[in-house]
Amino acid sequence: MTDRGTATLGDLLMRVARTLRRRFIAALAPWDLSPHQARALRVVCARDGVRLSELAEALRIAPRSATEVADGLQERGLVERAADPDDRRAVRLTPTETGRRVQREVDDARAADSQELFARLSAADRAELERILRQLTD
Amino acid sequence: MTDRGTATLGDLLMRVARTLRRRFIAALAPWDLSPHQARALRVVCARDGVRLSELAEALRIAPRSATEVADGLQERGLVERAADPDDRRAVRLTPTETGRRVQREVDDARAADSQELFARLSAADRAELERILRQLTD
DNA sequence: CCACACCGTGAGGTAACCTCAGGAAAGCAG
DNA sequence: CTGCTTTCCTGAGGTTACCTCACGGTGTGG
Repeated sequence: MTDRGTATLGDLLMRVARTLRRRFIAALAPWDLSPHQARALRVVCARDGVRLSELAEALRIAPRSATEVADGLQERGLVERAADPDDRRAVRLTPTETGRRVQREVDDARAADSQELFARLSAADRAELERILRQLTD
Repeated sequence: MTDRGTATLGDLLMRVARTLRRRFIAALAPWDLSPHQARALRVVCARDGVRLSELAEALRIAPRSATEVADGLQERGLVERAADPDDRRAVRLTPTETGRRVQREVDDARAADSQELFARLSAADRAELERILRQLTD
């Protein structure tokens, strides 16, 4: 029998991630945003004036898909498209006032929810978890 | 400013999960299986003769969706549908010979891949991670 | 100045979910 | 036994979040 130890570790992690994702979706419901839109909004707020291609890269999706995410956010009045004067091929995204506010609210709601889930861990375990997970991200 | 500590913890976890998922998909490519199909196959092999409704519950998807997963596995000749003699409404799933073999191979490939990712952690950290994650699953 | 690469997007496709409706079977009350 | 209700699976049809391919507008190196 092969060692299943690490496979189980992966399973465990995926399982927790799944829970997290579900909770995230629920927490996001009041704003009618998908997790991906929330992530995108966050990127746009963080890097004001991102190109669509940069957004795609940040979200690790195909450029074409970034167009759709941007469409969604624009429809909801959270971001605006603007032509880049220096490169007229490019489209730059900036958050609207509403966009910034929503981003803040979502961030808070998310933090609260996340806190609720991770609350069952001791402070020491939380720190430990963070330290370990950080080793797994490049 | 609100406490973003736990939100970041969630982010971190999701990020690692994403990496894991990508690697999983890549590792599964030789068998032309999606992660979900692999999971389903595993369930069918573990609990021989599961009902579709039980499979749905195990995968945490709607019963209707279990039908589709079963379709996919059956098309590939990995599982078989059989009528339950005791309850003729029910459909029971059993793995074929190929199904069992593929399940074993996939499991091995997955363990190898998972091991590769988690190899950068010390044995102590792996144990620690498992202990902590286990607290987060009910 | 021109071939070539890059930018965003229309068109069209896929996978994995969902809800709703319905037939067949089981369980139960009277 | 006769209905009523529930459970099991699945057909039909929708949504979401991705994808590739092709294209027209734009910058750039030789």
